[in-house]
Amino acid sequence: MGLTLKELAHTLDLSASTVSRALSGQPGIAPKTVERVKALAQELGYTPDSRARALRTGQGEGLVVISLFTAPTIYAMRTQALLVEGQNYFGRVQVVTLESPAALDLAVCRVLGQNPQAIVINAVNGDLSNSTRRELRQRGVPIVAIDTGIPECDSVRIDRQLGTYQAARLLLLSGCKHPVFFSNTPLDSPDARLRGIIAAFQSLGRDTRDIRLAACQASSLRGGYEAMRHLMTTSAVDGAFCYNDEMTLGALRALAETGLRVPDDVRLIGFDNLPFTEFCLPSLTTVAQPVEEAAQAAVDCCRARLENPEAPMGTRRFAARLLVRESAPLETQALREAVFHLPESLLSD
Amino acid sequence: MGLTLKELAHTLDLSASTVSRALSGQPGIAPKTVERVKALAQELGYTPDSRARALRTGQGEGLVVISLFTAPTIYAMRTQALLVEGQNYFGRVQVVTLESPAALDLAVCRVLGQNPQAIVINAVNGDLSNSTRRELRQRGVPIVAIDTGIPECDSVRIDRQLGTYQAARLLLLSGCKHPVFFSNTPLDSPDARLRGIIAAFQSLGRDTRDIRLAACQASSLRGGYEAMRHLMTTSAVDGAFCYNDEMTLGALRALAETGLRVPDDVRLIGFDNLPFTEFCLPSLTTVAQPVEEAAQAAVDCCRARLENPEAPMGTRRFAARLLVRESAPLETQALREAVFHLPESLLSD
DNA sequence: CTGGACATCGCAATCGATTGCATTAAAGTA
DNA sequence: TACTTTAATGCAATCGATTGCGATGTCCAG
Repeated sequence: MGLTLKELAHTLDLSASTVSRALSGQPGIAPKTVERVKALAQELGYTPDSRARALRTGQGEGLVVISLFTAPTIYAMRTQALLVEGQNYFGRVQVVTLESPAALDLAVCRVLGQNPQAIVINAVNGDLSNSTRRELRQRGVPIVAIDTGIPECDSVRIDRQLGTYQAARLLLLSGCKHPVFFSNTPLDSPDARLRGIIAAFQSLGRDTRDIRLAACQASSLRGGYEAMRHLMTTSAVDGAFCYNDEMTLGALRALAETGLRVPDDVRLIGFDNLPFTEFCLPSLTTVAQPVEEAAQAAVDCCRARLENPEAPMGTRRFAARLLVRESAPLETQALREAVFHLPESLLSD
Repeated sequence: MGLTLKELAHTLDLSASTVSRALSGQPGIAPKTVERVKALAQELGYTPDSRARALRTGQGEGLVVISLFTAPTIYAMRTQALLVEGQNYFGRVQVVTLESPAALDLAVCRVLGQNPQAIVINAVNGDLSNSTRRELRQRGVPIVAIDTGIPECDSVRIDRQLGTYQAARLLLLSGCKHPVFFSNTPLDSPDARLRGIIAAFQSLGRDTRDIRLAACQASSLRGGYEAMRHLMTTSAVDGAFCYNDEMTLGALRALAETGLRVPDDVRLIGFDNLPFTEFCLPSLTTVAQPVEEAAQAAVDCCRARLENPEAPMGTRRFAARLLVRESAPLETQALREAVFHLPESLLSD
């Protein structure tokens, strides 16, 4: 074990209380003593035991981020942003990675035993059991879900509908006859991307039954690659919108291997604005989500609830927005205006 | 605050000690009592306070990973791998991100107050002060440096020399007259990549003064892009080896914008084997480092030192190996054999 | 009926830091 | 000089869980 306060005090021929007060800068200690204490503490490299301090003061142990750490890189990017923000505000961040969303409730339960100051759940879908919820309330631990829906929790949501709407309009207005949506989520799920696509079709008077969906095995580079290869064996493709940038790059490669050119033959749009998309060949038109802002909001949400535990649950929303690059360009100003034209209905949601 | 042991005991009309023993399965408690205790604990959702427990038992608080979370994605990938491995063995992982290597000593010092079971330093170059070292010894906290050199510490090293040697040979044997090494590290630093390149030049009887270096502003996509653009204004390029894959993709784009083809006009090799490299156009020949293995080794290194604190400091090495893809292909079997020919001198280091 | 063996359980100290209150010493005032 | 005020420090309780040891009760054998 390390040096304890008592030992330090004994060496100085003082009591532990005096040393404690001297180190924490409390008034009522002789300046000379404070100096003497600080000097020896520095020299001996005394570091207070945070467990004991936390136990006594009742303060928690910082922020815990529970995250799904699988393929989509954007999850990791959000976790990283949460790490930075969380360190700023809570000083200390623990990351818990889950293999499967099913483990969420158990993980929260275990984490609660560590008396964290707050919990942020990143991209893990799932619900919490009643006993876990009760314990959260009892301990007054705020829990914020970022980019995922957990009932009865504060949440930070990234609104994908508008960005997707614009992306789909871009494809349609560029002349794509059969834009395809690549996804590995169940197609009957209330996916915001899908809603955006539907809205885009409707806004242009197109039959929504023309929306074509390509199911991917995984939301990864390979998943996109293989889905596109498979799709090309069955039908002609002139435009595609993918669930994320990894799949988009995979699809891009599949197209190139078949000799199809992007954007001349096929327009391609991704999602997430991962760093590599700007330097791909061609660079990827994609829908950017504000990662840092969302992380800041999540941490701020924790702070707000700690200050006012009784406030009603809230949701902070951030819009993902279309970033036009080479893989699906905007050739004319007229086209640009048409793509970014916003219907009232979408603005309210 | 949550439910405490004492409260639970009072509800059961028992003493805290009995409840504690019942829950931890110690002998000497009536089976009926154990059952009653466990039932109520379950129902009320009792979770022991890990701070108090850790304080009493003297056990630490899991693993702390200190990492530089800046541009190169490979850092984040290693952190992720450490997270998974650390959770497996220590149950609990805290991540501390540093803005600058200069903050390392202070960060370790702060972390020590949390009595962690072990510390892993990921990719942060720097040294520790004597007082910090003393405290590490006093507390018996193992500290392992992964992919970075900290004097007098266990370490896990990724040997880049062999992979780089092979990469440079591939460029030279493919007929590159002026291979360029893109890097943003000081050129006089004892960089393993540079040593590998020098060895490759020597192995083929080439004058090492022909080694050309391109200094990059940053080891990022844009850094590589701009360095390549700048290089092309001053001289002809027919082959390049970049410090990491991000820079390589940036350089690739710069080449393409100028109309140069890869690999026909320019051979390009990256480093890290980031996921996107496999699906780029062309896919990137790169040097892959074993991320998961290194993370496993780091955690195992902590375990070993906890078991045997007196063992001499050790270094576990993992070799990065060349992965040939399209951006610098191996056209013939003879070429393949020549590239992968290993000199004795390199095998020993 | 009594003593011992054994099964159960509670008391109290402990981990290390913090903090309200009491205590002592020093300084100031009449 | 005596008494009050103020500054500086120490004592002891506390946070919540754990654990050695002692206390109580039960049961069976002698």
